[in-house]
Amino acid sequence: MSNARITSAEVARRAGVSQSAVSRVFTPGASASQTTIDRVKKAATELGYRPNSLARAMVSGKSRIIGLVVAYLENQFYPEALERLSNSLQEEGYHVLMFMAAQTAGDIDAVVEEILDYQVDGIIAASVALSSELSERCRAAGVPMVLFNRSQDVPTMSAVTSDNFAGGRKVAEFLIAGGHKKIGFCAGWEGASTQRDREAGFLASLKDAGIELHCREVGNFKMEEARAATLRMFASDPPDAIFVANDHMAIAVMDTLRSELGLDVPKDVSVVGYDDVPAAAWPAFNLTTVRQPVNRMVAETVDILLQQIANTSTQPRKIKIDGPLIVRGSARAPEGWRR
Amino acid sequence: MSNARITSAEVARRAGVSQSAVSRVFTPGASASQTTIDRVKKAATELGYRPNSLARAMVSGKSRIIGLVVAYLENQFYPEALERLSNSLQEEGYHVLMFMAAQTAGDIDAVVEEILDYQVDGIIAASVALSSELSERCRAAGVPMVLFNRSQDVPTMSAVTSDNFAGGRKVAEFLIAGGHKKIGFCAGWEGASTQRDREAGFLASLKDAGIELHCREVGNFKMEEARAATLRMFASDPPDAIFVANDHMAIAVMDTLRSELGLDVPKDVSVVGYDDVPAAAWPAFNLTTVRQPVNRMVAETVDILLQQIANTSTQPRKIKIDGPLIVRGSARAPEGWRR
DNA sequence: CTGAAAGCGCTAACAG
DNA sequence: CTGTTAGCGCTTTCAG
Repeated sequence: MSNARITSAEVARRAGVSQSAVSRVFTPGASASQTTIDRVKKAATELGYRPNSLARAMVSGKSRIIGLVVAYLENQFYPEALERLSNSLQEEGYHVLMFMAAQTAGDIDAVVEEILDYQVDGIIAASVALSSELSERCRAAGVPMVLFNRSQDVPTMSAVTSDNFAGGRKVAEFLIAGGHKKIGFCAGWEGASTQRDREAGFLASLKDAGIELHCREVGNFKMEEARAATLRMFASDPPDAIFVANDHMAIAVMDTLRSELGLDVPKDVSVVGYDDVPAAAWPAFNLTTVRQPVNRMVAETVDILLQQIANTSTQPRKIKIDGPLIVRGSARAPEGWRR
Repeated sequence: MSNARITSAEVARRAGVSQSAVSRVFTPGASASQTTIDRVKKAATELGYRPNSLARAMVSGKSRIIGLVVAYLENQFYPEALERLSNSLQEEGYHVLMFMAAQTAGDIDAVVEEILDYQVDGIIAASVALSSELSERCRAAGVPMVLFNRSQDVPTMSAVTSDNFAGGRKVAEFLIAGGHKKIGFCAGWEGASTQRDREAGFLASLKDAGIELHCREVGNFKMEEARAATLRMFASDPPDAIFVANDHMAIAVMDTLRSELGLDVPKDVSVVGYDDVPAAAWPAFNLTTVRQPVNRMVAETVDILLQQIANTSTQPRKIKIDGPLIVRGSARAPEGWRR
């Protein structure tokens, strides 16, 4: 029955102090005599009082809410990232208002507007591209934003990614050293900076070695499309190695190779992915891949964001974190390569 | 530079109307003359005005925020559920404040208190157990809560699950019909109602058939522990079939069976899981499992919650949704079983 | 239909 | 250190 929603005023009355005294006791940058603190805390616990975050946000102008925009949760890379992101933010006293976005850019804009309506202190956009008007809108609203696992050529926008170009190079070098001659590439969604950078690095190293790309198909970061891409690649003159733009697709590629094409990985074809999602380590796949260091990426993201919040004039930063090639068994390894 | 944060008052001035007129135009249950509407909307777009959700929440007492507590994102069942949950809520004009919780109950309580501080209109707890004081606290605060994929014997708490008992029965019947004689069970975390109900249904059908459980090990819903459990099961007198309490563990069980024990699934051992996560359908696993109908579970959850929000005196409900056995290739099927 | 006025619960000057 | 006094931006009576 008791729809208890205690206010600071009620606590004040019971503690025999002013309402602002109560506020001070509960405000981090407080200052009150020990006596006051004791009396207020006592009254507060007796009443079950807790400060109203919304009211606090209104007057202080700080909501301690971070808007998080996410899109592809089916890719195992995201659940992990999401969890760490949310945890880190919680540790810093922030909370996450989550928005699922369809990939379509138009939709994202609407979503970000809604986020802004909640007076969020900052925004993290995971794997989504934003229109430049949008980023402008956030800047105008004084809400810092950082891109996670995606970069954009807007100088005002911070972004944290792994070093996708370098990662792409590593894969090419590994495959070449492994003696592969017909190397194919299964691309992700071409609108994604991650896809572009991985491919660019990959091609750069191929070129350095004087090797030409054997074939290329687009999988759009989707399993079903990756399967179709694989089938197309093997319709004629099949490759002896495939670099797949992310693990999510690489798993589909391996499954297709083995179950539908009756091929052995890595005996008939080598497969290398990108991300090092949990499934890559499962014995069924044992996928050689480039690890995206999620924890470091998350740490940087949170760090940049909080810094921008603390000081709006902080320069935006673009961080690329190097990730190691994790050699497992899905690709023929170079002679004497140590695991 | 322009730290633009337009208020309704500014829009009012420009439109030549009162501040409350502006409010009315932007309030769903409004009522204003077409002239006023037009003038206000015009001024608003010119200024880029959007109502402040926090201020609105303060005065109206409705934040349109739903608190969502989640724990195990590594289990593929959750990303999918989370996505749908968030989407459905967004469609209804609500937004999701997300909280990651460690499994430990104590932690959850603290987390829920924080949620309450944000004046959320309701709470969805996915796969977490709550202390009874906690649920009491929510009731006292007038914040409805519904449990997702977990049930609890508190009569005041709504809960949505699949029919885990019936599901457990289906698995037992299928395995028995398939001619298995030594049937084992790999349990999840024993504190979970899902684990208990699945096992109870499973054992009930085994008993009905006069078959005794061959072996039982606990995997706690974790892959590594499921692997260890599998090893223990096969240390001596191995089973010819294993029902694993969820797909997440079943995948580890299959991997262990094949890679470490050199066994063939389903020739040497049949494996059946529960959930029908995306990976269950991947050719590498091709796992026979009981599907949890996520979309229907989500729909019910949102439905119940919104109903409780609309009318606090609505009776709490416990919903069990029946899920089909999805027969794939990881278990020897009964003669003449049609796929 | 519309404006004026009263708060929602809290923090932040401002005097004492 | 403490109480008083203003609001934060908005919805909602309440008169007109």
